[in-house]
Amino acid sequence: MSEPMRAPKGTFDTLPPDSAQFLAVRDTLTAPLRRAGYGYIETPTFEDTAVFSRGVGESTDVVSKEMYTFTDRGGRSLTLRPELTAGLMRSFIEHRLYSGALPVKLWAVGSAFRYERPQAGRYRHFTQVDCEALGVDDPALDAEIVALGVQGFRDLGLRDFELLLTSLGDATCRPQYRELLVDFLAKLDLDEDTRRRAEINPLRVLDDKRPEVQAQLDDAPLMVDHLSDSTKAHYDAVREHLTDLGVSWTEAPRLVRGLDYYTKTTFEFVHSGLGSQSAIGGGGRYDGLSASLGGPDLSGIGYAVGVDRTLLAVQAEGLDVATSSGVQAFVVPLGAEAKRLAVKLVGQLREAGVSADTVYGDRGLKGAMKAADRSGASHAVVLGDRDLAEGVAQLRDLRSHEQVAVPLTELFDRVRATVGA
RNA sequence: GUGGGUGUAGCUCAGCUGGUAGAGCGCCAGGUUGUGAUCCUGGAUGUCGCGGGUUCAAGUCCCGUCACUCACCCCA
Repeated sequence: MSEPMRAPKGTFDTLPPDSAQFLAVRDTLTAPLRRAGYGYIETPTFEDTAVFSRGVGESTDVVSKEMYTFTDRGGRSLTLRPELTAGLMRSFIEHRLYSGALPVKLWAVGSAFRYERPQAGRYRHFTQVDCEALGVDDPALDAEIVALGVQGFRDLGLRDFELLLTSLGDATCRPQYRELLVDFLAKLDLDEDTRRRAEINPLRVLDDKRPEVQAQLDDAPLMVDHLSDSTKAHYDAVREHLTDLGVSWTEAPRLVRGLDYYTKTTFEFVHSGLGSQSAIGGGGRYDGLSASLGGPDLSGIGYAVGVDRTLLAVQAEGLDVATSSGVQAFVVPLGAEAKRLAVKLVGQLREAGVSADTVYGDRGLKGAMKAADRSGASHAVVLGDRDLAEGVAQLRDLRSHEQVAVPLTELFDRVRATVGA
């Protein structure tokens, strides 16, 4: 045997029984969106590289060093999506969805890829639930989006998460603030990397976790103190609506997101049980994204939630979110004739909507009963030669250990009635 | 990209100062040629991550390498 193949670095397989939890988390996170009238959209896993370099922003770490970019056989530069929003916006523009009623409300779920050094909660392949409301700049919509995100976490039963909220301003006030911040940072004692970051995206420096950097930032100017009248009014309105919606939050004036397109309302969901990668979701408003992708000058707001990280949060809180797995009935045949009948019975049960299974391969009665036990079935149907000779089968309750003989002619109906109820 | 930790059975791990590879769980089979959560008995699976070095002898010591993992960075 040669070297066994392994999943690529930074990726992982989700196997039963954990995969049932993954599905439950994914579906619970999307349920509020479906209930709120958002429409499902599916876009390609890869896009022209420009969708991300122009959308997410050339200066971001995501674009400058974390993308899976390749040239296809036709010489096109393509990139595996590092997030979902830019692709949805491209689709929104391409199909002129903006020419209809606004806002256009969309949700999506799927894989995203970033070439990063793996660590707890950070993988090169991950799954995001994405929710976007495009084409209308209304604080009530910001609040709706945030509340939908919160709802998904609440529905899962999560408690140890927090909503961090701030406003990043817009084109009318951020440039002036940026000047202030650049001047402030210039006076600090910073290493070369940080200094470079201060030039490319000064706001990012505020988010640095290193104590020696944070210690110098106490007096740093904050965006929320320099909002224009209109963006301040916008932010105030968002907070009013959130209060009305019963959503609580923590003001996070130094919150910065790694994607260039965010403006005004910006937020992040963090969970305390995850270690270093604590963000389970994040998002905000983006004024310039549509225009930067060649669309009309329209605003949008949305968020992305990490399904894998949320699953880790669910596990960290010890929540049991998976719906019951396994089958309802398990058929145990003894002998060739019984085997044939078992396969037929399982097929009939499944067709009738009863989940059922049987054993495959040569196994003794003991092994088959063990398999029945593990299948999660409440009842086993034992088909033996002796029974068949008498025209009956044994219907066994695996919980109470009670067993009754059932005529073969009534078997299907009896099994269906017994486990179906 | 930078730094720390760890690599022994399917899983969790033990293996003292070098001396012919272990336990528990799980899996399979038998005890019971017709009955699953218990019990008893037996069995299978390891190039001790990989390569090199030191030594009479290396899972154990040294070097390299790869993988995994955690943190910085970044973010879902």
